[in-house]
Amino acid sequence: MCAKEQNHSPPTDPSRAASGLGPTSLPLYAQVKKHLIHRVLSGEWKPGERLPNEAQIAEGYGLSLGTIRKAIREMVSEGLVARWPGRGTFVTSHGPGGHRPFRFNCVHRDDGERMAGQPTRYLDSRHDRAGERAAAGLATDADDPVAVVVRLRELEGQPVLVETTYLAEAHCPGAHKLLWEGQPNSIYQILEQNYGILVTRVEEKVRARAATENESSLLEIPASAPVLEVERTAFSLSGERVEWRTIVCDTEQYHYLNQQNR
Amino acid sequence: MCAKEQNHSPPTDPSRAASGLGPTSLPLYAQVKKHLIHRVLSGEWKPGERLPNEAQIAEGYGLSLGTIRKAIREMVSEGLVARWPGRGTFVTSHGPGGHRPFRFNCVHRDDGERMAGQPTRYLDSRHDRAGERAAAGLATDADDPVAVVVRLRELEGQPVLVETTYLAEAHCPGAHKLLWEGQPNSIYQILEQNYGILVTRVEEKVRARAATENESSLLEIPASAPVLEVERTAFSLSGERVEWRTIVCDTEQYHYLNQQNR
DNA sequence: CAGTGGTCTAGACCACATC
DNA sequence: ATGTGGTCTAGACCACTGA
Repeated sequence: MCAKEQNHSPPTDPSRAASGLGPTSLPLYAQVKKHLIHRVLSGEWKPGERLPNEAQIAEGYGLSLGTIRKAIREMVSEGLVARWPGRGTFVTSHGPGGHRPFRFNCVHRDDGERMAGQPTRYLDSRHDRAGERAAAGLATDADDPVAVVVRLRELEGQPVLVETTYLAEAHCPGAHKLLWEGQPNSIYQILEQNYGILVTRVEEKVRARAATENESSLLEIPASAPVLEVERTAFSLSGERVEWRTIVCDTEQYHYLNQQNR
Repeated sequence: MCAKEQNHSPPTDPSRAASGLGPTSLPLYAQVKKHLIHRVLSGEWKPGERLPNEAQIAEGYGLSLGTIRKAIREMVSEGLVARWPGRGTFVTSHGPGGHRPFRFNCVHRDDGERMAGQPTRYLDSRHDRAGERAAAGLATDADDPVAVVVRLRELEGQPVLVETTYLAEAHCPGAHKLLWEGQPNSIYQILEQNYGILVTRVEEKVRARAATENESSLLEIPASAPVLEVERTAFSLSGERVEWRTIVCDTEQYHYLNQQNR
């Protein structure tokens, strides 16, 4: 007789431990993972906060430790939580105290220095319609309202990146004003703290093209010089397209770094 | 009394199961992984071949199943082996029957089609000195001998990529001749089959620059048009820099795709 | 010191692939 | 039918963290 009244039971296939059913259903650890993600999304544990320890979670679900460990291990590998032996398991945050801030920034200076956390100059932050490209990236309509934010990122006084970010108003109402007022270094931190949106995955398409007039003046490079353009679509934990941004970069002294081992 | 005579014991900390020692040493699963990698490198199981099943490996090391599973799981996540339930565990291969061939190719057509396995036209394959850039990528000397291979990759009759590959003679003697004669689609397959080198990790630096005269004529684009240049360093399983290549691409209809969730 | 996650064991049953 | 990896359990001990 264990205390099992206020359990958080997995969403599907609730009975199983004793009965031999559940042939077509997900493995238990996957159900637990799904449910834990749901609990993170619901705000039960906010970014930066600690989850209960494994034993407590295991008891809560009436499952074995190993099963819970496997669920959490997958969440770790997906960057959703981070764990430290002796301390606990924490919801990932893009915020100041967060684990691996700016982890999606691939632009590096040729000496290896990464573009992360450097000062950011806000050039514009307005309300607008999405337009064709952003609409395609966000999988919405070209006439849908978005916040458009244009920023210049600098390293040691030199302009390096022009970032133009589109945030769907549907997900982040009023973001253009919030961003203009706060001028934060990390947009994802704002999405976390003000809208409860966790960015956990991005998809980037990289191309080469000639710089526009505006870009060449901002980046202090010759007119029509070749620049790298990164189109990033950011996905929230629940899989929605939350942000589309273009990153334009002169690659005379910088490059886009990608390391693969899978 | 178990049969433990002809065991493959882990390289360090050989006694442990019964004695309580081994405080500063690697976890057992890490030792097993290291040793299994050593056995793959030694050619005990060649690319495409099947490893013994978990129980046999576990018995061989005198360890528990779970420990071996964890070791192999890490090897899977590093792309070194692949496993299928009911079939077994196989050493990864870039060859024709291999698991995820061309998995390092990030260039996609804008409609999503990936550059993988398409016909390749060999333009040159010669013996030469490395030169400064390749030497930096291979971490050797500019005067060291290399095989230089220049290839044009096409999709549906249209030229898409110019690939220039540098292979250190020290690792792959005579490669330029071998490649010219075989003109294979995948260089990594040749490295596997002829030199026993497994490419398991690559590092790519992406830049934008103007096309050279030669490139613009090969790719049938205007002179000095902006092109994407990918510099790839390929690492062998043992961590050596085996190949350095540049991939030059017109990104009018193609892009370099990178998906991240960590 | 108590609490955390990390490692490891020795079993059990299952779905799946192959013959 | 046999063999494979995948899941799951119920314990044990360890190293590390923080108060």
